[in-house]
Amino acid sequence: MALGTPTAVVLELMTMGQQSAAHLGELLRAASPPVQAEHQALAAEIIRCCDRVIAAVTAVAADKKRKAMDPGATSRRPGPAAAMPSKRRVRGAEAHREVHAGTTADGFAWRKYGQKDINGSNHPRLYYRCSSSGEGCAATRRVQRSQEDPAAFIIAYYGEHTCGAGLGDACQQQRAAPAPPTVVDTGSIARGIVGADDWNRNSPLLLPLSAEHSAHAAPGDTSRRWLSPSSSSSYSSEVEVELGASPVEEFLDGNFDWEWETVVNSLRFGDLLQ
DNA sequence: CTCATTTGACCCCT
DNA sequence: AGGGGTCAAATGAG
Repeated sequence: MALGTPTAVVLELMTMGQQSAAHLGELLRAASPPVQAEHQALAAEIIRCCDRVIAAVTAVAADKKRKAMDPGATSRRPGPAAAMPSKRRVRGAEAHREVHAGTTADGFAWRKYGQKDINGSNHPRLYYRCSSSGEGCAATRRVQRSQEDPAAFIIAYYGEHTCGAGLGDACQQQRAAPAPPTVVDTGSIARGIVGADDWNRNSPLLLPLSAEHSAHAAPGDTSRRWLSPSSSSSYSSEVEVELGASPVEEFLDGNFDWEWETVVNSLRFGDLLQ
């Protein structure tokens, strides 16, 4: 998402707010003498509020975009595609949710099933389905690097996670897994933006925390531990480090002196997205 | 050997 | 006809 637009600024700031609240929660948790649980709940409440704002802003932005691109089309043409019991999504079907983020990690386990070069886009579009799709989970997502802000990803979610209903399934296990460092990276925060293989490999388990970290990630390392895609030809050598200092980044760098990992550890992106 | 990823081909829609 | 979305065989890593 292009920085500078009011929506983008709001999203950035709200994300920062989340991070601040998360850090606060960490501090409260580690406080000695221990603070009341009520205080920690307050920090959690702040995070939830930020989350709701982000969700609302994102939804509004996505809706505006849709209407701009497809005026008058309030409902998708039911047509043959709807009648067809195919897995194929109705062309241009509306995303259940569209997220602009600096990371694709969302706490779920995804399996890549396709990649496509898109006209007018410098970056390929990646297609994922829930790794529990075999168990009937219909959730899929489409990931593409933002044109305006290559450090950011536009993630469109389709379908609901039906696998999350029961304990023991892959989705649930992924989300319940001990929280590894998870970055809620809005992209403009220069914490190291990695090639698609890296960010996907690190989803949902681990995200690189620094430019050095990501830069040192072996491009060819397609460990299958990662449930999301490994290196693709177009990305395997692509290790980008976001250098452009956004106002938000400057704000972060200039005003916050917290331990990044602390914040990161306290944030569970998957939970935030619920 | 198993399983996730890659990637070209195919299908369907506009 | 062209483009986007999905399939599935091939490939490669553990």
